[in-house]
Amino acid sequence: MTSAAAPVDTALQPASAEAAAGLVRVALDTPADDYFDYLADAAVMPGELVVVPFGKRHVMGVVLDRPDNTEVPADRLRPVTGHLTWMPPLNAAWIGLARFAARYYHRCLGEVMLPALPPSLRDPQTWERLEQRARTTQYRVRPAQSEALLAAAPSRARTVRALAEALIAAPDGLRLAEARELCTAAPARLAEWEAAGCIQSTHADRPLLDKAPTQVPSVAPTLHDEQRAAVDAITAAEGYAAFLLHGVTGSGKTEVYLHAIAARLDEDPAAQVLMLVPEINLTPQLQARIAERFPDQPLAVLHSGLADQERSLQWLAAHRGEARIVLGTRMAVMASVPNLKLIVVDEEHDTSYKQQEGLRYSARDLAVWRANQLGIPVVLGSATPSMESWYRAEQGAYRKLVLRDRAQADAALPTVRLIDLNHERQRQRTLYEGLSVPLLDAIQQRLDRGQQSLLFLNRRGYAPVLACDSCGWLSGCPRCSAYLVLHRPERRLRCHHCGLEAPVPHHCPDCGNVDIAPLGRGTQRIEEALAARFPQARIARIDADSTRRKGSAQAMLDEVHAGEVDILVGTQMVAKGHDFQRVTLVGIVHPDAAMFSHDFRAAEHLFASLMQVSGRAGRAGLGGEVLIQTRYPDAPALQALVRHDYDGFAASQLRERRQAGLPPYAYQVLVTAEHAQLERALAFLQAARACADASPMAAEVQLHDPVPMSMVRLFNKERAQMLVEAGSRPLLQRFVSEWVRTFDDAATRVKGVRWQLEIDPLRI
DNA sequence: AGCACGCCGACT
DNA sequence: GTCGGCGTGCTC
Repeated sequence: MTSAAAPVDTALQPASAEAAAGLVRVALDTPADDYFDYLADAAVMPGELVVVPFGKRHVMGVVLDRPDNTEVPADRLRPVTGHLTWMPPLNAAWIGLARFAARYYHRCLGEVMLPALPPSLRDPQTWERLEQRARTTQYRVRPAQSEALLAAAPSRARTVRALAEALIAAPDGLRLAEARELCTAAPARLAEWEAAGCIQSTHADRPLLDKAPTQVPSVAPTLHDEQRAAVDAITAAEGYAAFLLHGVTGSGKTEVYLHAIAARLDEDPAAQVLMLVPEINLTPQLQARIAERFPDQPLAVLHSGLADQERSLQWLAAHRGEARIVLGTRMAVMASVPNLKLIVVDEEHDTSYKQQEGLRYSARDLAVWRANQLGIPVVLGSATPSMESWYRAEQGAYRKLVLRDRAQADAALPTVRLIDLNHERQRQRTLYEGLSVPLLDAIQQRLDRGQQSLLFLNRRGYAPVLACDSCGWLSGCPRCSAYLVLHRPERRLRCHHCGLEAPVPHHCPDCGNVDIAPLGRGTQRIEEALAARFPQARIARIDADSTRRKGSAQAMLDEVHAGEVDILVGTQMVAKGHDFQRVTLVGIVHPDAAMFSHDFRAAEHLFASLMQVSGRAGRAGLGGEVLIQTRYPDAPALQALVRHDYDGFAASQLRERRQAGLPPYAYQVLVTAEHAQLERALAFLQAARACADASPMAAEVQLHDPVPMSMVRLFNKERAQMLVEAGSRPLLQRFVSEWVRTFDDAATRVKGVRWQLEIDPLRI
């Protein structure tokens, strides 16, 4: 959003107030209201982008409607000052999607719509630059108008004259960029001459997507029976249908997606499909695979890693219908895809589908709503579906498609074994830097065989905390209720929550003792330990620290694939999507932290992440083994993992959830409040709660007590939360809609508190 | 959310 | 005597 002076340029057609045939209703990015009414001429249509005066500023908005009348007094109506004319309007379905999201997440319409647009469209100052990339405009002299044109271009204005002469000399016309080179005032002059009838302009959309280099498609892998059945079911769907594709890693879910996509694209020459993936890192390889499979189908990619202009062009390609396949991260769920005929959500259980700031939407849930709205199929795929989706499938709301076998005939599921650390201790076998004898032996075995090992530890840095032996000091973050993590190679302490950095102290800041030591282990320390233990091994560490430089992640992965690495140590980053053919051992160093979490989804998330990383083992026919070190070998998630029993685990989780009245059997809204003082945040929530108690619906929802958040202090703010639950989603929605309106009262009584609503919170 | 207006403390 | 703190109120 810019606050520039009324931008009027060639890209903007000035809307004249006199021609004010009527009113437009415009959504703006403000929490003040859903829409604001303005005056505009008849050319301004619903779904178009406009610039309007708003208070002292000029802001961009989306036209929702052309109302016949308004409540706003005539003397307060102001005219639209700019209008983007060259882009097709956003269609009613897209506006409907935004309306739904706004209502469901309790935000104003413009707060949903405008952030969903790509950066260069959101800022009118970049409209012209974008137009130049997106279209060609040719200006040419109208027949028998050369004299009139020269008369309009006095010879004393040299550049203007040169422009006129160039127009006359170029029978095929002049592009805007060429015109600008001759005369900086070209846009204004050209508009003037066109209005006078001397010249005419023609516009054409420029293709936005590079044609993928035609590659020889690799042999079309034949589908096994279960894959075939899944593809057939999706292809046969008419109208809305939601599928839950449940298949272990390596069972060939991607092949199912690609075949279903191919079928959709074949049956309708204008059809578009949308495929969502959880993370940016996963797009390049999938992009390559799609480009190879569909060499003739334009593919647009949407994620936050793209530069502004590029992202806008990719978005436009989807919006214009040029892109037939749209691949992206969660933000892509809000893309305008007018001929959308199929949506795929890969790894639907992944928590990155939930936006954690701003509008806290779930891309997966919006994808399902969007499919329903458009009457098209949606495929949710996962090896470990979320309890929400699994439950819906059990209920029959989603249709379950199962892939039991691994696609590669010789790739069996890996053997999963638990290493009971209690038992190891009883046998008086001490750990070597957190690594047990059986795990070290297994690694040695792989080294002997020339195979690869992957060690998974979801904790980056060297050690999670630095401690003083004599006084008990711990390296706490001054701004957060968290410890500063030791990063030894960089010789820094870092807070993983607020980003604070500090040098490593030489002695205890409290008592001066020089014996301060790292406590616990992160990936850096494991890497170091392995290097000491296996000096001949080639070791690589892949985590957010080692891959900070652009492209370094891919470079390291390439080394692994090329067999130049013997032992790979990594965090969650290595768990997803990578098909490491030579990895035959996966070691899970320390899954136990998750066992103490108070989050009711902790077990579900642990199971999913261990299942995912386990799936990295034995993808080729070499056999695979997963070793999990634990002090809690009886934990249900670990036991289920040993048996490869997602179904049983899910059933037991759902039983517990039902008994406890938790999602998916209940619906939740979390209110969070922050203030420098915890009491203030809690007081706000108490006040909000008092408002709620007055509501006639209060009896049907359950309001929990306001409590400090589990990480109470973040970035010098104290945080508190209050959970609201109900057995029915519509009921909870209605209650919250009414309730939030009273929040302003509560907010004014407890001033300085910032609060937020989180619908369907993932972590509590 | 921005951005104004408006009324009380420490500085040229 | 002003610069500037952020409380309050409005944006079609």
